[in-house]
Amino acid sequence: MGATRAPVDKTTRQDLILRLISERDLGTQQGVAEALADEGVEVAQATVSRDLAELGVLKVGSRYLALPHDPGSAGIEVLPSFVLGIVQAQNQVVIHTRDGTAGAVSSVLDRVRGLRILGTIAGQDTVLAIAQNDEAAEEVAGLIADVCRAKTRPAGNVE
Amino acid sequence: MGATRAPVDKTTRQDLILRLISERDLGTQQGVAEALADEGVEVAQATVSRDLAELGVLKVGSRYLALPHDPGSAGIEVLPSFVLGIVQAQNQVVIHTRDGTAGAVSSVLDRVRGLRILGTIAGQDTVLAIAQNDEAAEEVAGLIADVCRAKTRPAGNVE
DNA sequence: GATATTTATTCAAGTTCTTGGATATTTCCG
DNA sequence: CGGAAATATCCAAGAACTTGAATAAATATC
Repeated sequence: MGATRAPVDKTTRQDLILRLISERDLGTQQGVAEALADEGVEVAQATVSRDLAELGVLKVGSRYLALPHDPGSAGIEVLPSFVLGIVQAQNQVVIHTRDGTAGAVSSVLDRVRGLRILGTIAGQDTVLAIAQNDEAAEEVAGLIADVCRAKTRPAGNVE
Repeated sequence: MGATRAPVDKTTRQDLILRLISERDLGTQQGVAEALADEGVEVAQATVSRDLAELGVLKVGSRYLALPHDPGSAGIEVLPSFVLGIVQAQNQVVIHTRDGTAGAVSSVLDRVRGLRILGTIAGQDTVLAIAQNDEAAEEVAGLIADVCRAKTRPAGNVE
């Protein structure tokens, strides 16, 4: 009877957080906590803070961005130092990078969750990202610009 | 003071176990415990038992075999049902498999630790494994044969 | 620069994890 | 079949982890 409230362990909750922040447009830990509550998982803001830190989620402008944790690859934090310019045309985004870094940049883009990117192609100093549609491309371009402008402030210190 | 005995957490110890059983030729949990002790890590046999189970280490004949835990891929337990024949020539091993399963078999071989395999090539029903040298090839061939003969008894039940 | 908002940290309690010793169970071999 | 060897499991104690409430610190806004 009543609501079904499974205990939900930490890992499950963190996976859910990743999904939520890529689906909805969440910008505060309180908002994340509420979104979790919608899904039947109730936690305090303190817990969300720790979760975001552990997940390596970034906050760009007023939006959380999840980059799957992959210690072996470059993270989104390299973008500011690699990206030289961004141009959007229809559903495409052309990113000019420092020579030799296009591959790393495209790899990062491929791995950011929640971006509707169909695929990327990297040359030596240029990345072409094909988005789902014009709007998605706009979002991608704006996002990269934001990341490069804002000094990519991490959402957590982690231990 | 005296010997430097870092506490060593479970993960570190298990990584060490994987390394030890692929380097040395260990066949009993007591032996593993002693090898660990050599490296300055002292644990009881009970702990080794649990570690091997968690790591998914197999015992083939009188030797432990480590297959990196990868829930997304086939495990060594598929070999008996896929492998039809094994032939060794010099530093090469040719494995005949059921049609369509050569890729899975080669993937498994690529992931078994401690085998001195330089690389594998898979067709539709044939895998060619190139070993470091003749002796290594012999070992590989013998191992596969063992795995297929012995009904691949897992070294642990896990939780 | 003062206040409001957002995020991080401290503290304490409850829970889970980890591990060795002892012992049961299984496997091996003659 | 009957030990002996090897492995798994039970139990208890201690360590480590998880989390919310409270609060501090940082950031944003006017």
